[in-house]
Amino acid sequence: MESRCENCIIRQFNSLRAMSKEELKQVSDTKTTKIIKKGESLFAEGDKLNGVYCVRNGVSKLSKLSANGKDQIVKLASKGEVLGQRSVISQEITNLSAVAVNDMEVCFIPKDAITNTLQKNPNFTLEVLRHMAHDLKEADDVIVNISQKTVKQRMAEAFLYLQNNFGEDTDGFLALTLSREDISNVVGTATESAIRIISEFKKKGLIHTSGKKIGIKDERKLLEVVEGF
Amino acid sequence: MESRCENCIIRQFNSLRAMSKEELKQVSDTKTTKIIKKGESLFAEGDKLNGVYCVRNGVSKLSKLSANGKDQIVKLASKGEVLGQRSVISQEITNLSAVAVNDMEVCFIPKDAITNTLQKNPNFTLEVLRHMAHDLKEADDVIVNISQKTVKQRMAEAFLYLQNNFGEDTDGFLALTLSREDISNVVGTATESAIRIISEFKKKGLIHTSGKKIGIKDERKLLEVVEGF
DNA sequence: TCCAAAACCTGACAATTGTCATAGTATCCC
DNA sequence: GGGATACTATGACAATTGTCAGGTTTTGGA
Repeated sequence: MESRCENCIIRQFNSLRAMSKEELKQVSDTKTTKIIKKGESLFAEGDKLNGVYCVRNGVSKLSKLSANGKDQIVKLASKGEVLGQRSVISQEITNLSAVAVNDMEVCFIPKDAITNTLQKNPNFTLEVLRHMAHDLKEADDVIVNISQKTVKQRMAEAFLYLQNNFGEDTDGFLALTLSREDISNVVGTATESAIRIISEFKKKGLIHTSGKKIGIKDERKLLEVVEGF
Repeated sequence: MESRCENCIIRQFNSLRAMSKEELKQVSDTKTTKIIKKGESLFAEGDKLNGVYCVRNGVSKLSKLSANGKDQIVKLASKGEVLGQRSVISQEITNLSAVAVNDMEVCFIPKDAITNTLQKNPNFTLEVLRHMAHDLKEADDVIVNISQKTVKQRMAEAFLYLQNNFGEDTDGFLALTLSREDISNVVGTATESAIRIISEFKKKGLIHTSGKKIGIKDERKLLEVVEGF
């Protein structure tokens, strides 16, 4: 296992690449690597985070519990993403919980190394800022999608999103397999509705399934559904 | 009119307070003050922004057009808020449009003064980052609200939000008067639905109205509606 | 391997919400 | 001041979506 951040390829994908050699060395000296099994949680809503998590492998769902007891998945984070930044930056408890969707390998970086660099290295801070600006833009898009599109449109969009961001396996199924419940929590609908729409899409030849695996069969038609046809 | 940023009180409310005397001076030398009338726009979705807008007076709605032609209002920005930061930071076209809800006075700050400071003054960058972290957290809350609460709950929440953030006038009406359409675009519903719920709330004694003005009559009951009773 | 638990699926129904149509009311501009 | 225009309001209806209730299949652990 690569154990020094200086040599870690993952770093190229996130804001840590803007750190200097010295700073990276400090991070590497204080970080610890953890294995998180599918279903286990990295942190829960309301936790005070003492550092950030850098995802080396696997996928985590970031979700927020609503008053009626349903989770809303706000983001799916995979290789290269850094979790918990916001909480560390604003020094507040976290408003999201992070649970592993499949087995994960993450590095925990204590916050001191991060906050020190934030105060001293404008390049790093700016890099983090750019990432957050991007996240915020995406969040705006999600808001518009959820409020203006039908469940069917959002379901179609979700499948295309999963394809674009996580790819397909060799059998043509989406590489990231989510439970029906997780899918419904991404889309923001009842599990039964999600299942019903999956059945409908299957009947219409837009997708195919095998167990909980889902594959995209007709991307063009799926796009048409997103557009409202 | 206060014309030097160094003396501007508004600055205390936003990230500009982290600028040095020198940097502020540069900002002040390049900025221009504009009057934007109700209904006029600061910028539109897709515009390339050459600077940011600092709100001195009035309120602007930040919205995004959806495929079906409806606007979704993502944020209401008032005194002290800086608009267009995200676009300038990520050097992308803006994903939102900004329209004045009432008469506004804003300062336009060309981006050079901002980007220079971002690269040199970590305190400023960190301050901007903190603001953005906060916005992102709020956006997450909006996502959960929209997807998990009923329109009625969100309407009640919207009124309480308007009360908390913009206050009431001397007659007990919400200080920020929005059209029914704007309200529906904040909540993410059809205008008719919004109007119907306003009528219902009025009938039940939760609010009172006069023309397009709305006042909160029974905050406790309104809160109960939000909670789902 | 087998059993229990969890996940998936479907039907029936009700509640919520959007759409269309229509009418009253306020507002703005000439 | 008056007329056009935008905004507010309400009814009727249909579409969407959630809920409950029941089955079936899959999965994971003893």
